Amino acid sequence: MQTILIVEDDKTIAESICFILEKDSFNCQWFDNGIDALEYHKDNEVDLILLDVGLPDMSGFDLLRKVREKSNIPVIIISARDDESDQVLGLEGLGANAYVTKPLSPRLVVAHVRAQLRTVKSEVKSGDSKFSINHAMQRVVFLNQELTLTPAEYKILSHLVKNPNRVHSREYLMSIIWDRPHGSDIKTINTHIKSIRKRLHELDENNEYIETHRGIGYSLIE
Amino acid sequence: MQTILIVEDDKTIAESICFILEKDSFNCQWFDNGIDALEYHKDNEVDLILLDVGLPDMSGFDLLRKVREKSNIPVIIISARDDESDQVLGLEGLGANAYVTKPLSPRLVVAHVRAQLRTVKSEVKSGDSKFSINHAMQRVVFLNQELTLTPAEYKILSHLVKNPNRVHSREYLMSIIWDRPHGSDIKTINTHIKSIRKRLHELDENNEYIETHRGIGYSLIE
DNA sequence: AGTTTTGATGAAGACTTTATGAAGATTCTT
DNA sequence: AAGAATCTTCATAAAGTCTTCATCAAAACT
Repeated sequence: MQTILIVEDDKTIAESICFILEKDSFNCQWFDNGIDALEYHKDNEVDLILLDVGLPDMSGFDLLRKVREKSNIPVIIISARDDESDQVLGLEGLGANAYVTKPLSPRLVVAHVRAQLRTVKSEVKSGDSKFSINHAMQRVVFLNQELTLTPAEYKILSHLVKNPNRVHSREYLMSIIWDRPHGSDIKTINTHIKSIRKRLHELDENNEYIETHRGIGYSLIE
Repeated sequence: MQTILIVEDDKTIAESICFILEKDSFNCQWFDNGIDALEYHKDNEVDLILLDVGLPDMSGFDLLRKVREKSNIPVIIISARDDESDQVLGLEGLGANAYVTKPLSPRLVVAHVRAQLRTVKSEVKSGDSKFSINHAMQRVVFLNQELTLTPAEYKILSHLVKNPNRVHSREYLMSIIWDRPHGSDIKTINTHIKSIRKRLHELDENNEYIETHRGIGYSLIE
């Protein structure tokens, strides 16, 4: 059964959405704040997040940013505001998958949920990779062994593992390490890559999984 | 390069969306009616459809239904009506992937397009040409093999591939290599072309894809 | 045909980008 | 506050790339 995490401070809305979702045989986890939701997401398997961006404790965008640090699951933003720049930020900047504005009916929300899950299901699964991610432990598993990584290394490598076979610019990889703009030297990334490569070499002498793309950045080859 | 099919009878809207999409290096095909769009989709590789449901000849929903008979590509519905039951029908009943309502800015549309395509694998093969561009890896694919190119070579060859069968002056090709004016010898381009040809010859001994146009520049023959 | 112009080629050197190791700065823990 | 771990910066080495140059080949022109 698929689990939907719903983050919504309006109890009435949350309950009616959950009601419909559960009738549709989804498992529905409701949280009225971002902190608890984030906690739950860390330790449990979640298939989709329904996220109200008008939360009291923590802006929904911040939550989304935190979630995106380690996961690519579909996120649907629910917003009371029809503000376009918010939509662009959510979709483009933070990687939400859809954006719906209130007022909305539970039925419509469920339609969006199913639409999103449909695309994810049709996505090609990369099964034979030598890498996998141990989400709960914040570790990357390489050749069935858990790599011990520093936080920055984990953020970079897990992102590369989740998006293999494509080049990621140094700028982008930097943005993954920090939540907010940080005036550091872009070459810092070289050093992180160096130490990641070193750790991989400890487990597999002759590997060259991380490829350098001169003038651009790095990619992970499967 | 990914192709976006846009079905929209308002020329102004269509043009501004295409403009932004093409700047984002998407290939954009615009049709002002469903019949032609369907025809194009039948015979060509399309990566995403932007569909206005207020078309004159044929309801957008009908078009979507026809497309869904044989394809699962992402479809984003654009609608003037904020009618919820339409949304549910589009998303749930017919399998659209997202639903945006007018008024909308091109920028927002592009954000939705990218959000949808993010989940889909980026590599696209163009049917009849021996070349295609792997944008994610900054590589040109030639006869199903990825060419390893230097940055300058990639810039030149990918431009030639995107605009085949036309002559590109040396001056123009130079301007592609550098962001800003650069006082280099125009003959430098000859050397780059030479090394590109050499790489192509490694994969296909008797090819002459890049043609010299004396006194002007070069072109790529399909 | 001979001359001139333009492009091809291979190789050398200048230049740019990345790798590396180590030191200093910062953050986190205890 | 001390110690450990981590992150960033720096200097230098190494690798890769770009441009130029000299020479040869091909095409155009007289």
